[in-house]
Amino acid sequence: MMLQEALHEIKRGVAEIIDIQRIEVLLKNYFEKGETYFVKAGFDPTAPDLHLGHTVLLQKMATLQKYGATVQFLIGDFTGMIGDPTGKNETRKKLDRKTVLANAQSYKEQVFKVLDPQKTVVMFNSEWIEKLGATGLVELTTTFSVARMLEREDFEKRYKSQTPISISEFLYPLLQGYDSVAMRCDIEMGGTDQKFNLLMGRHLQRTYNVGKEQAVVMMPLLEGLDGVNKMSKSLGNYIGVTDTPSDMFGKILSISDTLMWRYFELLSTKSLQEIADLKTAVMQEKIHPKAAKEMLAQEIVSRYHNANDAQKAQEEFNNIHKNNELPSDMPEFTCKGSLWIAKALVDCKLTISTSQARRDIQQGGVRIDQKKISDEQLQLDKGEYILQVGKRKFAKLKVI
RNA sequence: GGUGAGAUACUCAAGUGGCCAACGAGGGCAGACUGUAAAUCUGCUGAUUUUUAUCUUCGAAGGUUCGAAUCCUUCUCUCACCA
Repeated sequence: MMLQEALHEIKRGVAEIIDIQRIEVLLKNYFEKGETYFVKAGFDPTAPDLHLGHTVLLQKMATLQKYGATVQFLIGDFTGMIGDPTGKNETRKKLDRKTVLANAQSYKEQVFKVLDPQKTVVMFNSEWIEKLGATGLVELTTTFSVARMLEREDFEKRYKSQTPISISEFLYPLLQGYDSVAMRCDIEMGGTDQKFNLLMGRHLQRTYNVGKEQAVVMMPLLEGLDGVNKMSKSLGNYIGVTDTPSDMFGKILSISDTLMWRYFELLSTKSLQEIADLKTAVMQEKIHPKAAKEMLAQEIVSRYHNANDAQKAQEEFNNIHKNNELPSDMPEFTCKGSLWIAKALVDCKLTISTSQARRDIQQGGVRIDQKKISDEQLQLDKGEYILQVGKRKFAKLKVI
């Protein structure tokens, strides 16, 4: 009974599970004998700036922790050198120990907002990959053929479209798979784009006679704010878990109505039934879509900050966008002497260049103290000004 | 190793001696309409207070020319075919 419940909860929202029977066995052992099992999830060693896309995975891991799992939080400090070819990264420099440890620390701070620290171990793959040596590496490469490697979707695509593939990139899936051997994990988690890599873990656990083959749980990729591409830092379409409550709230409110349901499904802890009911209510126009979005935003902001902050963020948001008031908190700048408006906008980081500033002014996108301006030659005298570009960029400038 | 093709702005992609800061599309930014939604419409999209101007940019470095993204040389990288 408990087992069925657990399974049900685990299956929610996942894109695909490989070897569900194995998960059933693990759960059964946990319920009957209290045995734990290991769930691996790999992360890049670079700038630990987790966003909601990552938390889809983390939330699922947290669920597994609830049912006995020990999460092996793997920091790919070695594989990070190669860079997952799933993106188009080039070979990167290996980070020094100090940076890696600092990043790991920062990861923890973010990750433990979702994961249970008591049931999490942090690992680094340089530990065993460096021991592998050239011999071990060559051995590893003999377990897989180029033809099979090229089956991987993105390799195939690049091969066909004649974009370069470096041999080192072939190493990435192999080494990542080898991690599963070294870690002896029971389940590996990842996004659907990682399928090939995840299966590699199974393949290698088999060839290296680990005595077990990991089950694989794949989570769907969360779309970014644009609703098209997957959420990623480099595309700038992300909501970071360390974003301020106002930012987080604003970003969630800016997603499209269609995308909102996707976020509900993957990020909310509401039951699927509740979400379906909400959706119906919106479709029947009993609830305004914006109100539904606010509920979502409330839930998420509360999770990474707290309910109080979430409430304040919402009030603030409505003040700005509904009542046309100014944000209570905006970046402040000071400068000396009278100053050209375009320059001021650049100094306050509201635009990237004076040329851009001129364009913004010409198009009526710039306000000073809430009044639209049109004179791009304007000089600011001594005093305090509230500068605004577009709908959401504000700054306070003091000219002395 | 040989032969051929190619490298243009965030991406794709035109341009093969001056009209090129470089067509077009996507993306992005701003405006209108809204709910900071979607859809739609409009403008902008290298930099610089010389703004009907100046400077930097078409893989890199040289060269030819009054003038080069465009022609020549070398180099770097990529792809294809052959070995």
